[in-house]
Amino acid sequence: MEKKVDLLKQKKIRITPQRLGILDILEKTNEHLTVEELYDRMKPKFPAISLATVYSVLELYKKNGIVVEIRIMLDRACFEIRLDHHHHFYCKTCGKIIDIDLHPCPALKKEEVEGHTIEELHGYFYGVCRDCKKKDNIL
Amino acid sequence: MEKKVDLLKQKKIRITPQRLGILDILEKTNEHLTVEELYDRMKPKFPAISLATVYSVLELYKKNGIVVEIRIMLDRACFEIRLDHHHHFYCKTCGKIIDIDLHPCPALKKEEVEGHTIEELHGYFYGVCRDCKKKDNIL
DNA sequence: CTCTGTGCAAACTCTTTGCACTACC
DNA sequence: GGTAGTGCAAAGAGTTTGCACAGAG
Repeated sequence: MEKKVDLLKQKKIRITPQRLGILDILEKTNEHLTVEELYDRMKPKFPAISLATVYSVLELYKKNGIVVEIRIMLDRACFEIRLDHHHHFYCKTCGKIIDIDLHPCPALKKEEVEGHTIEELHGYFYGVCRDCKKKDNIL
Repeated sequence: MEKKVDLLKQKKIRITPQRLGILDILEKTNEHLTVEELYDRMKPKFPAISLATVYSVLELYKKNGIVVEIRIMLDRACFEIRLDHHHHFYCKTCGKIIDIDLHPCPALKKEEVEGHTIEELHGYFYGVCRDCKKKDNIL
């Protein structure tokens, strides 16, 4: 927990229990959580927390590069801790979001393309995941 | 115009003036139009058209692979005619959306990654475009 | 003690839906 | 003429905002 406090202090972010709680949930999962999911997971420890707080903390974390907003679902945002850069796959059958590493693609690591400066890149893949393909064959 | 009619017939899509009108606008621009923008551009020829119609036609075209929905702006969709596959750059300074070809990246053309079948891929780049960089230097 | 963060509710925006009327085929 | 598409208005969902109170430094 001390580590999280240090991270926030370093970014000059005021420490609050809610902020630590959200950071904690995001650090301990490898899922990509929607705002609503984060809200639900906060409720046990913070029964009075409001959605607005979750939105506000995520916005703050996004600005400070602590989390990444993923927009692979067309109708809502989800979030993950910013770790090494990777892309995302959305299975249209089960709705799962799966991390995709693309080491074989150096072009995606460039900081410039056709004269434009790239600060951020999201690769969103859509299709049917490994597991669902198996299930389809059985049925 | 005959060409558009044939395209729709081939896809077994019933022809209406509104559908031809939307197709026409999309074919004649190289911009990425939001639903609202399409709606506004339809109004001169179709003063009574409703947003719901624009949404419905775009949904139909999307399902039939005639248009591509671009979700590079976080708060709204925009659309383009489906031509050769490419990616998109969003300039956070001027808000322009710019097409990005990525020939040098064969990995992005694969139909399978880590066992998952890819049906669609969107590469969304965010940063500052060529033109805005120039302007920044002048000011 | 001051200033920022939180919780609550209302507002906002984009998108979807239901229904009667229209118009393709 | 029958079925599918359109226009309209209302509903829905996610997100943002304004404000009073609470709490961190």
